Amino acid sequence: MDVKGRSSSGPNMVNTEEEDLKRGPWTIEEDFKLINYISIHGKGLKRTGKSCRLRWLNYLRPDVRRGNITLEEQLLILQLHSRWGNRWSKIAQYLPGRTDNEIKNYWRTRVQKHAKQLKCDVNSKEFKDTMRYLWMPRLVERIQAATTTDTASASAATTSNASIEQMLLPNLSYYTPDNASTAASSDSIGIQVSPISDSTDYYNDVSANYNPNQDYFQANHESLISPIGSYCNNGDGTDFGLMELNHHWVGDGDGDGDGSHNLLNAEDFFFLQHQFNFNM
DNA sequence: AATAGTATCAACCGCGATATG
DNA sequence: GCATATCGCGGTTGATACTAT
Repeated sequence: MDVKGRSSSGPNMVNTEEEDLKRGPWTIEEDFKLINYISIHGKGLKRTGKSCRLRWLNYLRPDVRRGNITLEEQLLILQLHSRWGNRWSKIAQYLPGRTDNEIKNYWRTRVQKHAKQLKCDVNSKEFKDTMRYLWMPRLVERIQAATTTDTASASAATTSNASIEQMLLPNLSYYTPDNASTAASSDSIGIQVSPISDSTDYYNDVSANYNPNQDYFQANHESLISPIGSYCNNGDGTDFGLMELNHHWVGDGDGDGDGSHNLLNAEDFFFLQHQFNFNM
């Protein structure tokens, strides 16, 4: 819900995701209810309404999803952030059960961490290119691989590069908070698995100096890796491809081997390392 | 086993937008 | 039109867990 654009469903009513909230003056009946509640339960928690609300929204709500951010969710976050920037609540609308806080934390602790390790600013063109042309396609490959493995016996032949979009779009249509009639609106999204830049990209809008040359990445096969080798060199003779092999680049640290915490798993790492060396 | 360093995430804070009297 | 209350957002902080030495 966008509070700035609150819609009313009746007099003094505010439409929220879960319910209609009443606003305006308190009635005598409501006063009695409150008095009765306090007399039974006491003043209770000594928490502000704001704190209670936050606790409910971020933790107690029955539909809050917990656990690792999945590959599909990671891809969505990267996609949506590239379009909308730090509009966490808007991004969260497309990840059911995930809170804006959780997505924000994911971005800060995982994505920004990687940018830092690459000696890149998370808002730099270099890092965005790395995400767009490298990590996101790799995430798609991993999602595809996982899906292919899961469904190998049933539908191995149905999964191809061309079907990735189809694989994800049904999910997105579910994720989309707006109904189908708004699918073509400016707020609706279609997952973009192509490494080709989105012309409506948020960053293109806000970065006056960013004049993307999309043909560069299309025409130059090696350019898929070029952003890494050319941009994210930390300048001291080592490059990201050679760094942190025994640290958090490989494995997700939770011991389950799913790599769910990291943008790059071991496979990605050696892929990048190979490509980087190839381009040296 | 103890300590230091790092990662994670829930909670807090301040702000702007909006509703209401 | 103004003052006040409320809401929700995004940035930041602090407690805790985890890992390395």
